[in-house]
Amino acid sequence: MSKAGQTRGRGRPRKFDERAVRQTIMETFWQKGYAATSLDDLSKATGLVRPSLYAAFGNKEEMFLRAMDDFVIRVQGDLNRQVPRDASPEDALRIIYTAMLEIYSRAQARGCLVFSTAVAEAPAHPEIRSRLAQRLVQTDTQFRRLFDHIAPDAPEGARQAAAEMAAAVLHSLGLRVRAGTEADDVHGFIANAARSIAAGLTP
Amino acid sequence: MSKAGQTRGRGRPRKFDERAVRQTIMETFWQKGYAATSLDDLSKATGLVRPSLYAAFGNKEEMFLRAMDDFVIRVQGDLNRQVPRDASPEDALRIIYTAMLEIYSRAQARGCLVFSTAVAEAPAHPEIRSRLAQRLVQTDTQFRRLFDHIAPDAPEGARQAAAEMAAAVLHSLGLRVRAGTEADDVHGFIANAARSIAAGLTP
DNA sequence: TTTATTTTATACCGAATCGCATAATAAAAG
DNA sequence: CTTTTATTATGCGATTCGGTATAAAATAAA
Repeated sequence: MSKAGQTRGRGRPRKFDERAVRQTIMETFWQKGYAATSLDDLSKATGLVRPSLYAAFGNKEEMFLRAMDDFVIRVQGDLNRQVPRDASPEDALRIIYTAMLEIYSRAQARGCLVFSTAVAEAPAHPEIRSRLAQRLVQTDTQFRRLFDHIAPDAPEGARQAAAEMAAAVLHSLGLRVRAGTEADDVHGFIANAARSIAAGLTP
Repeated sequence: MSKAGQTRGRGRPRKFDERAVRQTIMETFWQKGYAATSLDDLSKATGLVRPSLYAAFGNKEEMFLRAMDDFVIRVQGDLNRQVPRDASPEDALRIIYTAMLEIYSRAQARGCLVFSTAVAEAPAHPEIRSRLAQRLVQTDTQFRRLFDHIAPDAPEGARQAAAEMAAAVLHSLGLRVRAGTEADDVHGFIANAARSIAAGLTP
């Protein structure tokens, strides 16, 4: 606890940047999914030898759970940077979906790590399933708060329904991107969805 | 080609019912996903020894592609049996979603084999990715045809947008079920979605 | 019966799997 | 320097992976 922050520790110093390695682990899982990613894949991708990975991040499942967290943090960061506080519902949704499309489409169109790879492991891995479920309610809640803020005159039921629909569109967006849907079709989907959901808030 | 149909073939007769084995293969993949399912898992589940599986259904990827087809066929069968030709948009959607929820929730809440397990393999397996993409456009198209039929007075853009939204809700439904979302919450989601989408068709 | 054909069963292949035990290495603390 | 602590490197170990070669078994056709 001395000096606070960059505690250099006592033993041999690490040769790697933990943040960069976590990023690489996340990207690898994002691309191949949990089950199809081997520790050797992670070792090759990060340059760390397997025991180092294990010592620093625990076993495969713990690495994946961390990757889910890192993915969410990165998405939230990108979103907070782009979404204005005072847009119309339709504009806000279009901005959010466009930002998410940009993330989902990066490097090989991997879609969403949480909604499109973690979901496959849900039945066999309770921890992953629980994190996924938690993320689903968070997404609903975040859209609900957004609509509470920018469409406060809409009835409560309409705001809740719109929030769930907005989340559903996000789930579908990740799926469509990972399936390789044409960019034009995806943009059309986004535009239609933003308009439809916004219409339900301001009739 | 003699007698048509039950050609008994020439060599040693099979000990297994091909349809039942395909069903079991599909259920196993549905539960564990593609990558996490081993040929030994399939062998144990079906009672067939590995070389028999290989001779009858090809390699692992071919088995999974067949499972995707079998899953879709089963879903379409269940839906065609339940969806009336002359319901209102809201009723039709509620019936469809309720039927899909029943399928998705069967045996351990596995959600959708296509949208929730195949999607994870999309980047690494072009054939799976292509089948997934094909399934996505089919779903959009089927909802579009439904709305063309039961809401012919809605503008074309509204019917198309509603179809894409209806598909998105289906994607989200599978996700939520596989994540273990409470039954009451899922029912609320279905009711809200059916009402919202229908509202966009009859303003 | 003999031959042809198909399915089953056994056993094996090399490669890959996750995880860890052990030892060498590098720095700080005493 | 010596001791402590932490990280890296090597390598194994038991298992599992997808796939197949080979032989035994079971039936139809000739």
